[in-house]
Amino acid sequence: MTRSEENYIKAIYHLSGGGMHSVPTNAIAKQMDTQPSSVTDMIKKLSDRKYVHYKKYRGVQLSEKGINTALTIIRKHRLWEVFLAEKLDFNWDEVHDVAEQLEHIKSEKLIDKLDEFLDFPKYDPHGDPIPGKNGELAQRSLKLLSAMKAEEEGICVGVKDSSVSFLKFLDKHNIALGDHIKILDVEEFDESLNILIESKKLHISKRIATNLFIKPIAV
Amino acid sequence: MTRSEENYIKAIYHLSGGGMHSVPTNAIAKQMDTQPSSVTDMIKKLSDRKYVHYKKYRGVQLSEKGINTALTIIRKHRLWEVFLAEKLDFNWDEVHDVAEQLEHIKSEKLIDKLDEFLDFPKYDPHGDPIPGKNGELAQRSLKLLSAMKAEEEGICVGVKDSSVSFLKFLDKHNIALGDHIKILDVEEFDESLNILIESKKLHISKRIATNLFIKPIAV
DNA sequence: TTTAATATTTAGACAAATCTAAAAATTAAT
DNA sequence: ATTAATTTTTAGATTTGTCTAAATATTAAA
Repeated sequence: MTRSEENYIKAIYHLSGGGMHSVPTNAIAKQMDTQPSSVTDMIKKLSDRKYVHYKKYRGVQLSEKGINTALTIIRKHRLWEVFLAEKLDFNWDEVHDVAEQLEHIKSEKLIDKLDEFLDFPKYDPHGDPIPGKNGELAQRSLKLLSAMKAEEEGICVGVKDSSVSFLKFLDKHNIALGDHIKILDVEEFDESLNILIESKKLHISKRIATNLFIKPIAV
Repeated sequence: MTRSEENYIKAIYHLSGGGMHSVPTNAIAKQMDTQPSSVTDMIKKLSDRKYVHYKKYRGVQLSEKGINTALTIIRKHRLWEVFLAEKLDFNWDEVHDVAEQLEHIKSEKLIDKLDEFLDFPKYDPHGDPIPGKNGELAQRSLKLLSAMKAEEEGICVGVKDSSVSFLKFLDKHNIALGDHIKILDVEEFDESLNILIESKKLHISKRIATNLFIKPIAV
């Protein structure tokens, strides 16, 4: 597998909801910031090599083999993210770009040892589940912060919008993965929230709340 | 810098004794297992970009810029080797190939953080010095084991021959970096050695002894 | 110092991954 | 059901890094 092939597989995986449905050529081009014609070329190659099912003009869908390939790349990506955040003190918004490179390193032993070194983490720093060695994905039983009601509590475990600007915003306001959150009340007219985050009061817009995943704690 | 350019720079650095003297095209081709014509092509490019000084038919020499580039690549390579050996329990003979990939990851922050995480090591698992952030190289005041006399003692800090087969041999006989070594006596007729390694007796051929670097301890 | 052997470069080709522009197919709109 | 708009594919070109085969320069040998 070349680096480019891996990137296409990964993009298709994400765009297809984990390989569930098929994906149009243009969507891939937009996601990868490349030309549709380039996508067509690569799709043909991936199809020849049985990573995807492809019928001209009908979009492309990952095969079993393609899904497994995607999962090992994502496993690598997310394990490296944990390493960067946890061992090297990278911020949320800094891990992605470097992990994007590290995910292409080829060594099964490396990734297994890294997994062990990190103590077999189940989630990456954005709260996304890390596929296991055999592709099994932990399910998240999460709520969006915006879906919670006054008095409820939980742990901040992930973001929906993982854009750099959003992650920077969180860093700035000292909202971090693992933080304890308690909803004080919800403003009726704009659905903004007053919360306690690590026992500190904070006012949060609806916009922000719809992008933070919380693992609820029974109170 | 592309990956390929980096590999050429590194090869030239090693073949030229750290950029001291100039290197013939064929030597590079042999080292990199490629064709001389490919080397010529790449040399021209590196010359255009001021990494090397080049006169047709006269070989190639690293420029100041080239040497600095080589040192940062080697710094990355050796830091990753320390990480693999020390944190992920890789053996001596396994670190090289993976480090060969990791050395091309582009992130200054990553390598500085890694350096810190590893507690600023001065030598890699083969005993080779790790260039500092500004390219300074620690000097080794080392002897070959074969150059030592009866009763002398030291710490095993490196190998001269870093072929996989030699490293495997060392692993098999439980000779590791950091091991304490004491020379008991030297056989006159074949220059083989009887040594204590971590207080365990071992008989070693001259061939082996000429490939192990020892940091002598005053007795 | 001329010739033979070796080292190096040039010229031309190729595969991978991309691009632009034009053609063809599909979908949406009237 | 045509037509218009959009999506997708084809055709042909480009860049990077490589190769083979032939030409040229350098070095070693007679």
